[in-house]
Amino acid sequence: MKLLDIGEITERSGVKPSTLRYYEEVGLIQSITRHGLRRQYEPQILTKLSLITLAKAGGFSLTEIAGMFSEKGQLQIPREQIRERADLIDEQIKELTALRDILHHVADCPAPSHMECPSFQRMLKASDRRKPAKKKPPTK
Amino acid sequence: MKLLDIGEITERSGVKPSTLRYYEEVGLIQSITRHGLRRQYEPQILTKLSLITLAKAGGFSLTEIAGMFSEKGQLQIPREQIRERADLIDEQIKELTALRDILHHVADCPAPSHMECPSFQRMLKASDRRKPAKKKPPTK
DNA sequence: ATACGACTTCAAGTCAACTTGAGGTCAAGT
DNA sequence: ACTTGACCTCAAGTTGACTTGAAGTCGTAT
Repeated sequence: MKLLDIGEITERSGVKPSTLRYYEEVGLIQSITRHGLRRQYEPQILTKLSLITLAKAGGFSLTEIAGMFSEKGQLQIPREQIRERADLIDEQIKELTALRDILHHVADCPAPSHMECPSFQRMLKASDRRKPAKKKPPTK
Repeated sequence: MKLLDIGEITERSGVKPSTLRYYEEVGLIQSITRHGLRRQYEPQILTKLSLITLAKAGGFSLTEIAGMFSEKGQLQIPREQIRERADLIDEQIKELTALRDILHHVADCPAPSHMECPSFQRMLKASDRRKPAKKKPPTK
């Protein structure tokens, strides 16, 4: 199976050499051998990089992403964790959807002051329900 | 109209005092006055903080968020920009959806090696179409 | 044989977004 | 009058994810 050198990986994945080296340094990917000094990669690394890029776009940290791969480089997460992550992403999708809807509203609503527009307020409130606990009970 | 002091803002918004001070430092929010040393805020700041929190969750930088507010603290973005932002968010939602679907697949597909599973590959390819341009045309 | 260009290492730098710590101030309760 | 607790300032530190720069090494084309 033919190997690809770092330049080719960069070209085909859009990930810079410096970034690839950094990913290797932190143990996220490995180069399989060297040609002279040049790192050589197995073609599968491209799949892995797609996955990494995608997960980053989803707001996962490199550490979290690293945790999604087993030693052999396979995706290997206990099912339970996968569900958790999927739920997290759903959460995020909802937030983004709320934000988008708010923007649309702002674009279309001719009210001079959105801050006081009731439907604007309503949308914001709806997005607030995932907040840290408030301490004050309605005491008194 | 009664003012809220920083502790109350923290309690009701979930945003830490240090963060509020930081936001003020970078010009994202303002405290309206002081009670002794204590910052006092107008209640509307809570709406603004909701919006900030939401936008942050949407991956916007503080600088970008600051750009969404006019001097008076109102949301004020040219319609064209709003559409752009909304499209950006849609983009992100698509990415997240792809990621979630991949995770679901991984959770359900009993194949030993996802990396080679064709439907896994297909999903990844689908998420790749937003990549930087490749230089190599099929020359030769 | 040599020059070229694409890589290499390693340390240091950068950026955003906060957080922490030391030392200080203030108003309200006892 | 004094203590307390919640705030204050300001500088420095932290984290994550890279990037940059200087100095060096190779394989390949000429």
